Amino acid sequence: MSTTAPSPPEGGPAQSRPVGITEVAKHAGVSPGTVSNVLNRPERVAEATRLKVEAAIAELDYVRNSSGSSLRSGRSASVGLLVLDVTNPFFTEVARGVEDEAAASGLSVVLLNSAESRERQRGNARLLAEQRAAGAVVMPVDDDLSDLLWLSRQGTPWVALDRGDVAEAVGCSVTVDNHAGGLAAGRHLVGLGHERATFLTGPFGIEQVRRRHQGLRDAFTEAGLDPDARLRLVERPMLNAEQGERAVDAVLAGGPRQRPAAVFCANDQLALGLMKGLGQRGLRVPDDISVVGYDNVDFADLVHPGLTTVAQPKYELGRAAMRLLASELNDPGHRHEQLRFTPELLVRGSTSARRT
Amino acid sequence: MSTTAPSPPEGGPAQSRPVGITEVAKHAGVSPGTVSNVLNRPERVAEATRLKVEAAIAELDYVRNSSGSSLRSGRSASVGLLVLDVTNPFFTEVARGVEDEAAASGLSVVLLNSAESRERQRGNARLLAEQRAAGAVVMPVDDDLSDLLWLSRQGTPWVALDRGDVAEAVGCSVTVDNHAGGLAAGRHLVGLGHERATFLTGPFGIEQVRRRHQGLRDAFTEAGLDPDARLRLVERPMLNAEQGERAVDAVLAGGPRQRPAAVFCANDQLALGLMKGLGQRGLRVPDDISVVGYDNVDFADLVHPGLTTVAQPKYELGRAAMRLLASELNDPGHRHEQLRFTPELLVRGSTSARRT
DNA sequence: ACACCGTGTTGACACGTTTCAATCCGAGTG
DNA sequence: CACTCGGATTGAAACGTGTCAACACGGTGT
Repeated sequence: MSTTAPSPPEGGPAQSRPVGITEVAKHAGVSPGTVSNVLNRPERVAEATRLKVEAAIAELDYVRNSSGSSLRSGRSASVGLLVLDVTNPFFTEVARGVEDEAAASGLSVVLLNSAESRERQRGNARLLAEQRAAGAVVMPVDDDLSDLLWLSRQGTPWVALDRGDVAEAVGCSVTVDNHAGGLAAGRHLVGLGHERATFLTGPFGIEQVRRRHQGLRDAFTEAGLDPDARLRLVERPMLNAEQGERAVDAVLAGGPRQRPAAVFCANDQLALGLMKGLGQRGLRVPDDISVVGYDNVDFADLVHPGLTTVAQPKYELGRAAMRLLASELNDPGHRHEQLRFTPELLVRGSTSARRT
Repeated sequence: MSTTAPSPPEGGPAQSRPVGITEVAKHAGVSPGTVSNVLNRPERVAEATRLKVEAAIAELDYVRNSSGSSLRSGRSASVGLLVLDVTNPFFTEVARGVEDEAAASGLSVVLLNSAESRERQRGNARLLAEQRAAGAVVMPVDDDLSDLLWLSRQGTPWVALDRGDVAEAVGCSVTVDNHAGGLAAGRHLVGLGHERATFLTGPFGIEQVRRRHQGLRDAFTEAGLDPDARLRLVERPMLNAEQGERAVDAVLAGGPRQRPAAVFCANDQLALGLMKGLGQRGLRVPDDISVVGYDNVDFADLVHPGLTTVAQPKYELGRAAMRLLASELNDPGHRHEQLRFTPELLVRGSTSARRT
């Protein structure tokens, strides 16, 4: 890394002072109020004057000052997107959905990262309140919603993403049916003849993974297999690839005879890490062990074999959340709504029938 | 996907009207100006009064209104982050760096997605101007900087990320030496005994990939190998995995005898897609073909074999850019600076010596 | 006693916009 | 022609903050 420091003379002359609505009004021979109307309710102003004003705007190169307008109106035109972890590819797809839908409503998106920390979540809530944000799409960091409820009281409504269970009583929410996902994965494995399996998970405190686990259990029960006897649980402190790789010992514990024939992972990253670890041990997927993931991240079908996984409609999740928020902001007769998507099992190469 | 619509009565009573600085002042028995000083320049106010004011703030649950302050001061406390594609994992790491550093300077980050479209870039620039953003970190969509220069003239400075070449004369920039990356990859391949190779790339209009290509060529030249005779170029319309997979025919064109022994991809996604395609053709990496990627996305070491790739310090890139911006905003004696990072080759399993 | 100093504090004003009651105007009606 | 009506426009009053010249005050040196 190196540095050079030639600083050419400033390019353009710094514009003396940005022109405001009043100046435009003067230039067009109308009152400031009319200019405001042209900007916000063009239908209420006569065509002729509208054209005059628009000409003046173009000529003076006027650009609206949103601070002024939010100050006066009490609300800004931006919404917060509070994510758990910017890095996670799951969230980036969601962000794209939120972004697109917000743009369609003329709102801009402020990205805030909780980094899985309640402290940061609190700080970000405060920030949104200070900005008088119109609303927010939030993935709550845990079950303690006090900071977010405070945000609501400050007049900034939010819709919960992926945590509908905990936020149902509060406002809108968008969730994916985690139990159904686990159930689908479990039925798939049972259908392939696997009679015992391991659930590889991150922190069990996370509600989503508990539901996926329950789904898996129910699939076994429904097939007449006792989940307590047939299922094993391996818990790791985080839901990432490194932890998946490190989990390989725990998964294989008990020697070859005890080795599970199938592993359902709470997360694609865990699954991919695990597959890497298995490969290093000389075990083959799916011949020796079947692996199922969750999320369908972009890379899930780039590994060999492709990862069988439970796909979530990430982009649609983001869109739906933002749409709900927009409705809450614009529609006076809005009623809170709980939207629930159903995930879909994608069968690829990482699962196969039990060897006979 | 299903919907339920039970809307419980509103949780908390909507606070009548947010309390302002004047109300705090009244409550503390001081003037509004003093409250403002407590908030912004605490050192200029006597300890006793400061405590009084802070008590009033706490008691009234006052939360600052940033619209008011930006209006008055002419600048807001948020910076834009204009990325090419929110989905790309490269950018998300950068975003994390920008976020962290911005938080340290008390700035909040507005995420805007150009989606590789000049139109959207223009719209986003306009948005930033309207918000009187303090500054921005920008990955320009192409060589036409007119919209961004307009933004500068509006008083919003920006630092260029990954496009220093084109923005050098304009302001600060942070880049990675793409030529050095291509050179390192090329030397690695030559060192393994490969005497011919293919460069698999996205749109050649992108400056970064041209430099990587040139680096590769120079590595061959430097080894006494004529690049024109030894290198082949396969160009695809986008830099993603799907295109990599589809490129496999073009890469293998000419039959087994013409098949390249090594492929250098402009991008990890291309590389991973290509590896998938090669696998489907029954070709083995690295035994039949060596593959090198670029970026070192998180998944690069989860495939089998691990992808040899040129790593960029993504997080640091973001931090550096934001740090430069912060300096430009705070330091009156700021001089524009061009920061250049050097990438690093990570050798994993996808490359091996030429079969003898 | 007086001028002088520095530290704290004050008040009023300006920032750019939206809103809303009031006003204006021209066309239609009796 | 007088009158009404409705659409188009106006003008002034906020919104909450930062700034800055002015001021109060207790202490110091002459």
